[in-house]
Amino acid sequence: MTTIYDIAKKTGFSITTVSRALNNYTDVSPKTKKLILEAVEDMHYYPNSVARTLSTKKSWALGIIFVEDLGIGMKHPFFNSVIEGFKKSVEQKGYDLIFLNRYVGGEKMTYLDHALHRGVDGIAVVSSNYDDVEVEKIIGSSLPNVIIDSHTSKSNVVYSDNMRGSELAVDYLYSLGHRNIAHISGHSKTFVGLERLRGFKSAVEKYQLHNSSIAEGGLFSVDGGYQAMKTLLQLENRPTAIFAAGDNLAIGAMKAIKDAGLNVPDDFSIIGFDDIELSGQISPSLTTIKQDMDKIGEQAAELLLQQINHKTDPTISIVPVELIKRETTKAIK
Amino acid sequence: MTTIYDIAKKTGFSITTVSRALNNYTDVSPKTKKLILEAVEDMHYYPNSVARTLSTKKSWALGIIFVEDLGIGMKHPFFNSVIEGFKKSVEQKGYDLIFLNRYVGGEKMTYLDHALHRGVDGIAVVSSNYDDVEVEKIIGSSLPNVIIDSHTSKSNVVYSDNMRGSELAVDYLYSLGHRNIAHISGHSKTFVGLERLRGFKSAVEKYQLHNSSIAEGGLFSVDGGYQAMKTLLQLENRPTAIFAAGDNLAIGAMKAIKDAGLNVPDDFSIIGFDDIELSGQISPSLTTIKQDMDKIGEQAAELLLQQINHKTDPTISIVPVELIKRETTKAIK
DNA sequence: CTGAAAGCGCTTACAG
DNA sequence: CTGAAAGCGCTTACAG
Repeated sequence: MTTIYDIAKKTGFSITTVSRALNNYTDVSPKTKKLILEAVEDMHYYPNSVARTLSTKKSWALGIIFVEDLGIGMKHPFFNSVIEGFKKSVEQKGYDLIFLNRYVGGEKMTYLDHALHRGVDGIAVVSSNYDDVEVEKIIGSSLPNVIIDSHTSKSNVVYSDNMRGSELAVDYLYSLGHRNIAHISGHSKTFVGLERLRGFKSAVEKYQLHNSSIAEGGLFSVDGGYQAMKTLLQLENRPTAIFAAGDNLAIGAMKAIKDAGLNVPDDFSIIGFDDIELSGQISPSLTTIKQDMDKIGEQAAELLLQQINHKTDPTISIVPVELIKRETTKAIK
Repeated sequence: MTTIYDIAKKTGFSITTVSRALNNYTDVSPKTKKLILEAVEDMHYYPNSVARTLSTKKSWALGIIFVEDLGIGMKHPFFNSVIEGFKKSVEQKGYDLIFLNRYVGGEKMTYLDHALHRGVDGIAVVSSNYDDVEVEKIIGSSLPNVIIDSHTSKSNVVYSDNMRGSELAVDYLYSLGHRNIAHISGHSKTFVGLERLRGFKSAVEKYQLHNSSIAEGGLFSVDGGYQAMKTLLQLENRPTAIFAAGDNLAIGAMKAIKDAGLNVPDDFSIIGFDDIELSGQISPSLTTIKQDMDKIGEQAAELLLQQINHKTDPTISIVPVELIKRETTKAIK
């Protein structure tokens, strides 16, 4: 590895001057700078970021944490898309992304301790879990952070307009003539599950739909939706439409309906929540509330970098959602 | 931030002794060690990994690189699952994962330069691209590395048994009575696309299926499969079965068949390659060649860590595939 | 069993 | 415009 000393030796300047030239200080003569930059090029030198970090206290690395105690897992397309958006945004500003976990060298530490140990400049937390001790610690720390898909007034948060999403779904079903609308809810320990449920209840209230029932769908899995739908199918007063808190739940419900020998959208209209890639590709394609994952990632990046650079106050960013009409919804006579 | 000096001051020992106690050196008296560890606990001290890295030349960080010039993108479920498996394996050994890109602080550098700059201990490259200058540089470097989904004899490589997968697919279709089998191939610039095509050709040769045709499916997208299938549908001598080089391609093909008013599996049997989550959930569910993504990730981790620790010779790890029989395949009379 | 000192590769006051 | 020196927070010969 070539170091700053090699460049100094080759050019005859001190490492101080080399460092200055490299960091675009103005008080280096153009001639000197040119010489140094040429040597840097020749010797294929890149400053060691570890040494730089040690002396500047700035790592140009951001930590990303998945709190997945509930076991939803990072394989869910939502998370990946959000991360992708986040990554793109921060890379542009020169930051690298580092996955933080709870184990370092075989020893268990908290996510926060790990972040501190690694010296990241900030943390993005993806936490579906409503109240988590680990996340509380991060929020309460002085390390800049942003929380995605959960809520707190003490830090930066980014999530979809879940309430509005539920409202859009019920509005649409109502406009199609449905009066008995059921909800397959997300896990009650998740922030988004609760919010979507709350939105559903408020919409149902608005239209005075006293028949509406709710089935617990659990952790946003296909199987959870399947089971919930089986419960709904046994109801005496069956719904004609189902709004599920996630696309996976909706897909599971569709399967249950099919297995019962019934049809979507003839017997049941269905709306999901997410708009994962799959939803447009299945048959019938799924009407759903689209979350703008890229935007969520970008927003998270923006809030986090803002805090890192200007120490702004905690900011809440609620990202708009959109109703995507497809084939699983149908007007009833 | 509390440092090793704080612990030294509090306990009255030198930083040398504190460091020794922390790193489990044997030549520290049990009593001293206990005192120091207590202080560490009390003061909530965690060693600064940046400083440690600077003095030991070991970062306990691994770089991960996506070469996605072709634009397949990291959102493809295959990559995410592989990364997940890789991540789990290396975390257990105390390594963190850091995403490497080509931009650092706004300036463009190669992936290798970035890795060197960051001081990672090794690199995992996910590269569908067959020959890539950047990847060549990494392979040719002295930094330990492993290449996933591409081939070279000069470094560690891990990929599925693509040839065997194609063979399994054709064998099965043949056993169902199909004699006119088409292949929707992956992009000819991708290693896996070429391998699966090669496997297909060899199987077709084995059974002397002179009718078999091939349609280019491009970059493993649903739309690519759709377009390829449209071509196949126009053939005078239509195939009765299609083996697609990816599940997305197969799903696209299914859509094209449906749009043409035809049916799977009645009019066409279809087999994909991947076994992405979606494949089991669509209707009809997709018969496919399952890749063991977790295993690929684990193998990559193992080879990389081996090279880091013992400087082993370049190793090729070919991960077995498996035929998953589902609803898109059917015997013909 | 313990400590003083040098060194890892940078940056940044301070001095000239 | 340039350089000598100190410092970032650790680890590791070397000495005792």
